[in-house]
Formats: sequence, structure tokens, C-alpha cells
Amino acid sequence: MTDYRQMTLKDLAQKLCVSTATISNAFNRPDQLSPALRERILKEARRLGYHGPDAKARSLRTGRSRIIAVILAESLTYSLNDAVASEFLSGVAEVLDAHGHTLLLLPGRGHASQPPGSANIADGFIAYGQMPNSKVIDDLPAQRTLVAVDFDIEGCPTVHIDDTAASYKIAQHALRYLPKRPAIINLRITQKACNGRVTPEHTLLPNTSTISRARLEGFHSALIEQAVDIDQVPLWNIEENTFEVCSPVIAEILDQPPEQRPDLLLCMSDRIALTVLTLAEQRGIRVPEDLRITGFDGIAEGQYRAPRLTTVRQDSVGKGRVAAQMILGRIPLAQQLLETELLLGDTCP
Amino acid sequence: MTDYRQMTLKDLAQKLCVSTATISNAFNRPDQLSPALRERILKEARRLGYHGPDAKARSLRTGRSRIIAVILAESLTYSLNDAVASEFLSGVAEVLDAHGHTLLLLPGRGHASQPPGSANIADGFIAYGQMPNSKVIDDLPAQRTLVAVDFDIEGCPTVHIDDTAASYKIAQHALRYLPKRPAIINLRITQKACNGRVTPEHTLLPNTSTISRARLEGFHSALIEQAVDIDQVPLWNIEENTFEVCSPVIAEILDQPPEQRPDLLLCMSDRIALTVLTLAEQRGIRVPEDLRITGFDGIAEGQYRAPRLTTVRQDSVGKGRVAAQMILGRIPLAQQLLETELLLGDTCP
DNA sequence: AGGCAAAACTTAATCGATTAAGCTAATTAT
DNA sequence: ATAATTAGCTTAATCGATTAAGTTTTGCCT
Repeated sequence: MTDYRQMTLKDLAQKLCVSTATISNAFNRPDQLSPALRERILKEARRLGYHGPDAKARSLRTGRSRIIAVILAESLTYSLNDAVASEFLSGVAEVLDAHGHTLLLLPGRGHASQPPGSANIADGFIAYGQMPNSKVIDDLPAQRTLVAVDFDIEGCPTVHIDDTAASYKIAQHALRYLPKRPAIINLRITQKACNGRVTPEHTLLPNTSTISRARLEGFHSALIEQAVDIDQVPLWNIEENTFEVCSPVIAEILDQPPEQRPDLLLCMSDRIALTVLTLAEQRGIRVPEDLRITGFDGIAEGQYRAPRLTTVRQDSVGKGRVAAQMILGRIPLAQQLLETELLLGDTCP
Repeated sequence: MTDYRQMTLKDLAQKLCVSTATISNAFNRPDQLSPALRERILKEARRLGYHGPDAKARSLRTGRSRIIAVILAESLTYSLNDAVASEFLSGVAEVLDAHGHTLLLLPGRGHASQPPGSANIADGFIAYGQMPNSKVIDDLPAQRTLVAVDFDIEGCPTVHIDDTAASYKIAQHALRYLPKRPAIINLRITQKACNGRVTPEHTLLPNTSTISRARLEGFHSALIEQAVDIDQVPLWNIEENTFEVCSPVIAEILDQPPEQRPDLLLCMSDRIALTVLTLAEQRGIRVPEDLRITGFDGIAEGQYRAPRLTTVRQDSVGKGRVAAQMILGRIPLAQQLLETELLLGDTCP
């Protein structure tokens, strides 16, 4: 019987015998009409079930949706369970929310099962940790702002840290103890997938290509500085930063005979380092006596536990804040480099 | 000079000397035009920098945006760092993505700094863990679907677990060891804020009001069944499920003289239980010998560590999946009750 | 070759708002 | 008292698509 079409501004205008412009002004520009009328309109709107101007129509007309999209590197499922990505997102969300914007989450290219489509509803885009050759920008509407985080796009404002310097810093700290058998566990540094020990056949990605690669450079610099032959330092690669994928590789490392087993593991992420720690504890390997472990990121999980993880903290939340502020035009679009901080925990004091 | 207005479908139509309908069809209904023409259109579109139909206009015209909004209970900042909420979101995201939808994140009412506004762009809403008297629905467009998760709205499809039964189950397990001094740590069960020991002055929320309250009921049932006087069981309340807020309260509990200190702590969440575990480890309190600990949720962090947390797992990811499938109409809108599972870890074997 | 159906396009109305420009009536200035 | 300004409201164009209905072209059948 009654018609279930949603009530529009026009319907409301007709019922109240005023123009649509006036209704619109009642919601958007209070100074354009008498307070009495505005009051009446808002009251009647509520009574008749009109919940304010339709966002779709409004965004079409004004050209702005108050939505900012974050394009993640991985699938949403992965990203939401990754502490670093989550912290980053929470920084973004905090700033967006403070300025009346909302957050749209997009999976990385190659992870979306459908073409973007609805994504270009956003007023601006924050691309997070994409691959260097990433084509994210290619199908983004040209007019809208894009901020790149943790990777570079030519001529695009970016937010990042100096990964090489940071990893150099922690490796330098760890090497002060002159480990007998240092080893490195890295994330996705080989051209083709490799879950395990990296051999010469596995070609490494180019030096500056990804964050992982940059961090490996830092480790290497510190090792070279200590006159360690980096070719003698076992390098392990892991394809995904999750406990499930890390575990078997790390088990393989730890299950070597004690005299071959590393006594220092420089890990490219806290997730890896924490997995090492868990597996070491399960095996009764003493940390740091038998094995020193360092991480990278400074996620909460590594600090709110005993023993605390020795790591280098990057301000992921801050990254998110800065990126969001840039997108909203609160700070100038620029190349922002954030600081990192050594966290001396118990796993490599 | 050149005009920076974004290129529209109409512009493209003019350049190619075809009608706008044809362009639109080239993007949306391939069967409506000859393959040759379609090919030409897509190619020229790419060449001229037309990235496909504008999402704002399209969503206005079609009435659908392919965006689903999740209304969280807390601020986005909190939710994104909470493992349970993140797992839930990742379940939602997984299903949405598989069906070409995207995810818009909205902070809970009272956490947004601005009125919703752009939120009603979504095709459907999933409200997560709201307070029982929550007014979320009130300013939601009436026509759109709403699914409630972990709380109830009259006449609204819901997804939840039987919190009381689940907490009864784990408490029952823990009580088999006939603890001398059991105690309970709960989350937000008092009328007004209370961070610490709950005394008679602190009125409790009504029985069925929140999840926390439901879980407390389960603990109590199990205690009563063991003929324990529940008024003698210390009850502690915590206002926020974070390490920072939990710590001082838990320190207070653990720093009591050993003969007064609880030998069993039934915790309402894994976050609380893990904080207990960390602080106990720091103090050299042996778990489970001196202190047994149980959690609730089954988050990854509690299982991927040594000792593993004894807890009851709820399938948060599954909750998200089911909620998303309902919203998308893949499964009927209904009241869904998911199963829980006892995880026998090392903290209360 | 004529008739008819299907294929390939076009026309034009529409989605639900915003906003510049215009119009009256009321107020202020001279 | 009259002109000038302002307040308060309306008119109508516009944002950029989609899609039902209509038109022309092509292909097929007898």
C-alpha cells in the first residue's frame, strides 16, 4: 500500500510547503533561514522519518563524500590481523574521525576479488605499503589526492621511516655482544617465493625495492662494520608475517644441533621475533643466554609480555596520523620521515 | 588553461561520437553492444584517462553503493587494536570482498566527533557490540538492512554466542581443581565506572544487559554448582580491555600477600588473562602451580605463546562472516547462535 | 525479394540532493 | 519619506551516471 521509497528532501518540502532549498539550508546552512522555521523543519523531519540529506546525492552534488580510502598492501583479512597495519589504521582513523570523515578499507590490488568500482567514491586515498612496481595509482581518479605510506610513488607525498638506518641501529646494538653465529630472518626479499633458507639461486630483490630489502641493508651494514662476512651469515626468508607461516621455518632453524643453531637472530619484524621466542620457550632454549632475539616494529604484543622483546619501535600510529592529516590538508603534502626508537627489552639486553 | 574537471562519461561519449548509454553499457552490460565497439570504448577510455563511471553518480542512480558499514562499539582507534574486534572485522571483510563490496568503518555513537552524515551512503549496516539501550538504529535510514552482532535490537537479525553457557563451561572446568581462593575479573559490569574491586555500593548492571554481565552469570552458575558462596568470591571490574587499563588493577590483585592472593582468576577476556599472565611472570608467580588463569575469546595472541592460555574460543571471524553474509542476502536474516569451544591451554590445564 | 526478428544504438527521464541568482518584504540609513 | 540594504525564501540549473523505451540497422528465412 504505502510506498516504501525512502523519503526525500523534496517530499519533506512538499509536506511543509517550503522549497527544497530551504530544507537543504535547514540542514546545512542555518544562517540562511529563520531559526523558527529551521526548528520546525528539523522537528517535522524527525517526526516524518526523514534522516537528513541522502549521502549519495549529496556527495554527487558537492563532489565530496567525506570518505577517505586506505588501500592496504594485503587482503583486508590479513591487514586487520596484523598489528602494524592495525596500528597504522588506528592512527588514520583517529584523525579522520576528529575531522568528521570516515574510513573506507580497500584490499590491495591482486587481493580484491572484484574491480575497485565503488572505491572512487573517496575524496582521497592513502596507499599503504604497496609493492614498488605497484599500479595502484593507475586506476585512481586523477583529481584526488594520494598519499603513499611505506613505499614510493614518483611525485607523490609520502610518509615513512628510514628502515635501513633503523635496522642498522638495532643490529649494531645486538652485535656488541659479538655473537658466534648470527643469522637473519627476513620477509619477502626474494624474487620468487621462498619459505626457508635463502640460497644463491634465490635472487634477492633490488636494494631499494621494498621495506624488507631496506632493512636487510641495515643489518648487512652493521655486520660489515663488525668485519663479519655477510655471506657466512645464514639468511632465511619468510613469505607471510603470520605465526602459521613463520613457525615451520623457525622450527627448522631452532631444531638444528645446538652447535649449529644461531645464537643471535635478527628478525625483520616483531611477529617473526615473537614466533622465535615462543618456539624457543617451548624447546627450553634460554633467551637471551642461549639465543638473543631482536625484532622490528615495536608492537604492543612484544612489550606487554615477559620477557619483553628487544626491538626498534616505529610509530605506526603516528604514520597513520600524519598520512591522514596530509590527505585532509591539515598539514602540507610533503615527504615526511618519522623517527624510530630502540627498545631495549629482555631478549637482547 | 585546460580544464581540470574530471572527465565524465558524457565527455567520452562526445569524443567517440556515441551516446552516453552506449558508454555506460560498455562498462556495465557488455551484451548490449558489439564487442568491437566495446573494445574501442574501453581502449579510448583508458587512453583519455577516463577511469570508469563515477561511483558517486552511479550509487545515486542505482541506489546501491556496494559499501557496507560496520558500526563499532568503541572508537575506531580502540577497535582496531582489539584482537576480538579485529578478527570480527576480518571475517566481515573477507565475505564483503568476495562479493565485490567494500567496508566502511564507523565509530560507536558517542565516539564519533561529528554526526554520521556520510555514513548513510552504505547499503547495509552491521552494528557490533553496542550497549543494550543503544540508539544506533534511530538515525539509520529505515530502508536499509541492519544486522546486530553481540547485542540485541528488537526485531533485528542478530549473530551472537551463548556467553553465559560458554563462561559456565570454562568456569566449570577450572573449578574441578577445587581452588581455595577463586576470584573473577570482569569488564564493565557496574552501573558507574569502577576500576578495581567491586563492593556492594557498586550496583551491577542488570542480568541480561551486556555480554560481560552474561559471562558473569555463567561464572556464578558454575560456582554455585560447586557450592561456593559467590558473595565470598572477590569480584573485580575493569573499565577498558587494554593492557594499560588492566595492569594497575591486576597488579593490585597479585601484590596481595600470597595467602590472600587468589589461586584461580576467571577472566572475562583473553586480554585480561594475558595481562594477568604477564604480571604474574614478572613477579615470579608460577602458573598454573600458584595461580590458575582462564580467559575468554580465544584470540591468537593467547595461543601463539608459551604457556598457552586456557580459554574458551568464540569464532569471531565466523561471526563476521555470518553477519556479512546476512547483510548481503547470501543467507537468510535470522537469529544466529554460534558455537564455542574450550581451549585447554597451559594456564589452567 | 519481402517480412520479421534480433542486434546495435540513441533518446530522454530520473536518482536526491546543492547552490547561485532572483525575488519580496522588512528593516535600516539618509 | 524615500532609498538602500538585509533577511528570508524560491526558482531552476546542475552534479554524472543508469536504464526503460524507442529507433535504426543487420541478418535470416522462405
